[in-house]
Amino acid sequence: MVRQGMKPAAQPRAKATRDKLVAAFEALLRDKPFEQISVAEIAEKAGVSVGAVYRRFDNKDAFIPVIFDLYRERAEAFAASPEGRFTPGPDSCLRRTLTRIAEMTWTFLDREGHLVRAAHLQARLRPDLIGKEWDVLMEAGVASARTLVDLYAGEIARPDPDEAARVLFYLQNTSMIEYALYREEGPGAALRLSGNAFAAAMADAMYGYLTAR
Amino acid sequence: MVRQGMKPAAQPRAKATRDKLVAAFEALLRDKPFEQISVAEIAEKAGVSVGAVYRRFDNKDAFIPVIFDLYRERAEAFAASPEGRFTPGPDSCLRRTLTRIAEMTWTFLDREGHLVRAAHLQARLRPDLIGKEWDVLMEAGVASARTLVDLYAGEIARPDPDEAARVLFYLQNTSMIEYALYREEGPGAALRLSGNAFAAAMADAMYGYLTAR
Amino acid sequence: MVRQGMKPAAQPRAKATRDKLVAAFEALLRDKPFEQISVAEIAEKAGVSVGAVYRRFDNKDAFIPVIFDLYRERAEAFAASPEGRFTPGPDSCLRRTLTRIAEMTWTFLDREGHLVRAAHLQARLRPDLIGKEWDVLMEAGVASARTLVDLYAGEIARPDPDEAARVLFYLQNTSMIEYALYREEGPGAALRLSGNAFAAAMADAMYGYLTAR
Amino acid sequence: MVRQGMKPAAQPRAKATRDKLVAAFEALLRDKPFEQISVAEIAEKAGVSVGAVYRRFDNKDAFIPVIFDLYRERAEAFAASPEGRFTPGPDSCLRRTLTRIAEMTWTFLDREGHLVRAAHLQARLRPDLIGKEWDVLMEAGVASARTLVDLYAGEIARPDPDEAARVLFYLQNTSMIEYALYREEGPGAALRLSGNAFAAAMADAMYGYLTAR
DNA sequence: TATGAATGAGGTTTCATTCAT
DNA sequence: CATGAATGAAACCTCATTCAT
Repeated sequence: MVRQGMKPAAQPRAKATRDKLVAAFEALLRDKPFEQISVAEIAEKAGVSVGAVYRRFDNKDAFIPVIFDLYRERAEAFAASPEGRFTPGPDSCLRRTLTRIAEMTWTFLDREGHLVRAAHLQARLRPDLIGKEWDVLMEAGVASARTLVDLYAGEIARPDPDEAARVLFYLQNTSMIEYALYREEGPGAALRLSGNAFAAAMADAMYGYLTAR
Repeated sequence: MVRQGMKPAAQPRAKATRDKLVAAFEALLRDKPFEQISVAEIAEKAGVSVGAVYRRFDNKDAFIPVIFDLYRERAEAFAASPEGRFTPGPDSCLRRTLTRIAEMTWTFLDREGHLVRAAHLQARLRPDLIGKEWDVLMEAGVASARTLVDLYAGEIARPDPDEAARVLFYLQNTSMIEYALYREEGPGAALRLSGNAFAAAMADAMYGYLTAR
Repeated sequence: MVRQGMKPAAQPRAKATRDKLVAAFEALLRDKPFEQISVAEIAEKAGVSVGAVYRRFDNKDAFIPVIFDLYRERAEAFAASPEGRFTPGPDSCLRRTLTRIAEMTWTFLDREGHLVRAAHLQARLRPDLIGKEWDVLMEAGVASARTLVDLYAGEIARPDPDEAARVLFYLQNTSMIEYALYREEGPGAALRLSGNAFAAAMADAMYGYLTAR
Repeated sequence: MVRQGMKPAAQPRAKATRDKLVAAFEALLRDKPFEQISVAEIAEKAGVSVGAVYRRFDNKDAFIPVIFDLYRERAEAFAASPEGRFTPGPDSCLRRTLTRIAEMTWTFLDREGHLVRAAHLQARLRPDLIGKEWDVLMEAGVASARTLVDLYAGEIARPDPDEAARVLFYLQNTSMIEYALYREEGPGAALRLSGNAFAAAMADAMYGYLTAR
């Protein structure tokens, strides 16, 4: 499937160029936000000419969907990896599972934070260009939250399990993203918790939410 | 007191110009992020010349502290207003109070969201320029959270009340800011909760955190 | 006498302001060239308002004659001082006197170089504004050179004593100014002579010129 | 070799643009000093866009080395030309040779004075940007002065031939530059000598310096 | 009259995008 | 096709000068 603003890259060479550009773009995203990355910089890092960039992408904005594509790709890969697999043992309980999930989220953010950061930033700076990107991205997460909600349905007091799963996923993610990515630069500076301690607090809050009567 | 990058405005006319500039700047912030606002635009909206801007502010970046100043100012004004006053009645309980606070936060964000948004965005885009802005801003909030923690100490299970107050304030704020400001453009799009419903969910989560054993 | 671009300063207060401005201007000239000095800077250093500057001077260019006025004033004062007086003893000879003069020139440049530098620079950068400034300035110098030429007429081989005096004064001054003021920054960096050694070389050259047959 | 602030111009088109810019820059230098030339002006005169200027030069200051490059280039070309070749005949003597050299210098200054003027002015106005430019520029001149000193060693009384060569080159150059370039605008206005007459006076002075005992 | 705030033209620089080679 | 040079609009900032108070 060809995304908005990207051009078909049928030939192997075209594909190779595209891959180099995406890799260069992602590398730059680790250093600075999208607005501070110039097209010339991407080209240079990819080892191709500026013209070649415009042969693969309509314009600079066409790189924004790339952020979301990579985000999705990594999220899926993580979910499929041992680190990201969520397999409660026979003696597990809701609280322990929530803690485990919070820790997993933390691990993912540690690794792919640059994509998450860029995705959030673009959603704020260029909302017009985002469209339904988030919907797809959240689907899988919400689904797995729903699995959890169903699994521990006995312990959970929320009347609407779908809503519960959505809220669970949303609250946990936004808080942890904020803390994992912007601890130093944002209001999180007032907190001095380690990743694990924060994950534990998070799990408590989520447990409270799910079991509140 | 004169902030970094701002120049003293002793004379009434200078003060008037400064006020016009700040008002114009804030108005523009409602429409678009800082990076998309040009100095010429601020000047035009304020009805002064470009040169006049530079007589009051060292450079464009000197407007960033203004965001935090306004944020603080509005937060204080809100806290002092009837809407923002937090006065638990004799029969109040922790859960009810948490709900009330979540609703207040929502109201504030609805009104002054542009400042909160700008503050967060700048913290992400130009962390070097922010410094201790957040510390001051969070002080009051954390203090009032601490009041609450002390008030309901009997119901609360957290061992360290200071940490509890900080986490309470932080989690509540970041989640609600995210939802209030970026519901449409961010991952919040997957949720379809009203402000009140979200505030209620928030209160449950916070209650869970505070009372978790 | 009121110079071009300067305004009459009859009242004592006006005179005082003018003096403060001139002093501030000269002080700044020691640090940087005219083009890099702003009107606001002069005003500030003088402790008066920008408006006050424009009450005393038509515009920034009206400060240029001030350079020449000060130059003249200092040159006259120096010539009248013991250091600058040129009184050959009974057993003096042309060569010794030339050396003495070269050393005197060096001393003057060491002290009032900022004015000489500014005068030369302005003559190069804004020749239109200079007019007859140099004529007056050189008159005294040429006259004293003429005294010398007449005094040692026996040793001197030049047919036209007036021309000899002019060339003597001109060559000596331009070379020494260049060396005294711009040794480091200009082609003089290739030389490594002390002021005295340079003065001696200068005297030899001048002696050669005057006695050449 | 690519100089500080200049960018490589490998391709023919890039080279052509660079050449057009340099030519335009030099043409403008004939009219006015560096500080009064705007980048837009250079671009317009070269028939290219402003952006093209910045693709070839880091910033406006990167044009300063161009002045020195052209200076050197012209000096070398002149030295290699019949006009600039210095070949004393069998019956030549020191004095005649000095006169010949003074006249050559005059011819060069008449032709390339704009570069010499710009070089000197920049050395005065922006000494920080000049660095070792003069060293290279003077090397050749001093070397040829040294040839002369060695050639007429018998007539010359100076103990240190290297120093003699340096002083010779320096004095002659500074004085003649001053007179050739600023006769009208500087203290030279008091003299009314033709180029040849001035060159002759110069030769006498230099002869005096070299033969002084 | 003195102050210093305001003006606005002019300068430098950046960079997404186009296009000649 | 790929390259990278060229374009040009738009941004920031300065400062001599004017003018309201």
